[in-house]
Amino acid sequence: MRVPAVIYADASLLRDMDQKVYEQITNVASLPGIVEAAYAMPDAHWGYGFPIGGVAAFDPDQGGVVSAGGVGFDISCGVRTLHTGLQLADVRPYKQQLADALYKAIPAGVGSKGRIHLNHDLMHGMLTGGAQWALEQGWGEDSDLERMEEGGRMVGAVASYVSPKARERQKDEMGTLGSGNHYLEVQRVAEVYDQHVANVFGLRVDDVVISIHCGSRGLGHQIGTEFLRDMAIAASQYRIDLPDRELACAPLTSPLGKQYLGAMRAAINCALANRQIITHLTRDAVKTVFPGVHLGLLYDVSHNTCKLEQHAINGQKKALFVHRKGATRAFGPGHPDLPAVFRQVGQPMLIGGSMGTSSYVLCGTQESEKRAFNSACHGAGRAMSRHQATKQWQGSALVDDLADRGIIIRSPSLRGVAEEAPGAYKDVSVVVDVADRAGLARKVAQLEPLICIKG
DNA sequence: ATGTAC
Repeated sequence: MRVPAVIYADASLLRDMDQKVYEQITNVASLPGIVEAAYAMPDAHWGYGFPIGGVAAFDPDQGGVVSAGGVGFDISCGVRTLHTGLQLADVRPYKQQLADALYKAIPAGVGSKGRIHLNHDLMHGMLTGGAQWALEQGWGEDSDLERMEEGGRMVGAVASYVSPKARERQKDEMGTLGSGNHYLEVQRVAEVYDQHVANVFGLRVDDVVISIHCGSRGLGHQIGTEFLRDMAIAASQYRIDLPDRELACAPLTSPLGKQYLGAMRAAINCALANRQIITHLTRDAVKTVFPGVHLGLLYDVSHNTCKLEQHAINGQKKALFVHRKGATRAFGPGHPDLPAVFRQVGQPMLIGGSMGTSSYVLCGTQESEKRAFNSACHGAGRAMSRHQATKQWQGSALVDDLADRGIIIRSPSLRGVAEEAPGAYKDVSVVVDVADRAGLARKVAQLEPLICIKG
């Protein structure tokens, strides 16, 4: 190991944590050019190479690397939350109607396709323009952009590094949710922990919000697949001794490293555009039930990225490439990259729970910088495999149980629902409490699900 | 996460 490995957890999370997390975070700590420490967030679980819930920063001047497995297959998977201006009492009588409208409007499930088809020029615009491009196409409002990381457009995206196959897989998938843990949820604010910050974020108890969790679909997956292969082949050429083949990586200064960064940034734009188009579809769908309602964006976060950021190392600012795989950026108050509306209080962080359980809104703190390069958890984190979950739960029974609790589930796949059983996840409340107590982030509000459109 | 295998 070149640096220590640090796991943020309490006794209960540590006891249940997959032993693979210890092994994987230790392996990450041995990669070339890693700085300070390799970190595992409280929701960490076994992933490909890096644990999901892993954070690691690399210095390009010390032989630092970029790893496709350190970002994950679903590049720039993330969450955005929209205000509705509605209260629980407004929505309650129309829940079925709203669920129907949303399920009809937003394609969900494995291989889901949308009504948008990208030709070569549109694909290029999307890969380089992100949510800004989506706005230019008419899918959104100007005011949306400042409420996204990178202002809705990741600079440094290089469309020519995105393969024809990756483009082919994506051309009919814009504005679709996908499968797995992706969802669109109508939620109510159940509790506020920090009144001042909640006011700035526009959240009051019983306000209804809509959260969208999805990523870069087939495109990100294809880019991840191709570069993992190429990085594994190139590792010996770069004389990198890998403790695990899945940690395939390339020096940040190498041609392959730069190609991956260019393609990954294009995938970040794809995810931003995708969530933007789904936002537009959501606005239209909600209007069919609540004609006068306007959905304003609270914020959009990515939790699978590698970003170039300035961080203090031994009192000196350094430009580092921070991998966050299943980890949410947590910029604190005063950070220059935050829009004016959040600069006093810190970045909103949207933490999706498991199906049928709470989600949380957190915010970045000054302390976050000293803990894990301004990072915290991204969700509940799996506690068992998908296969194990399907053996233990039936999708139809879960849908019925949740309906009894007033939560409407709409999904094209009952097996998908079983894989996402709440019991297959850690307790998200424990995860965010640990994040709060460890100083990774601060709790702002708790959200409870009313309707879940599940991929 | 994923055209759940190429």
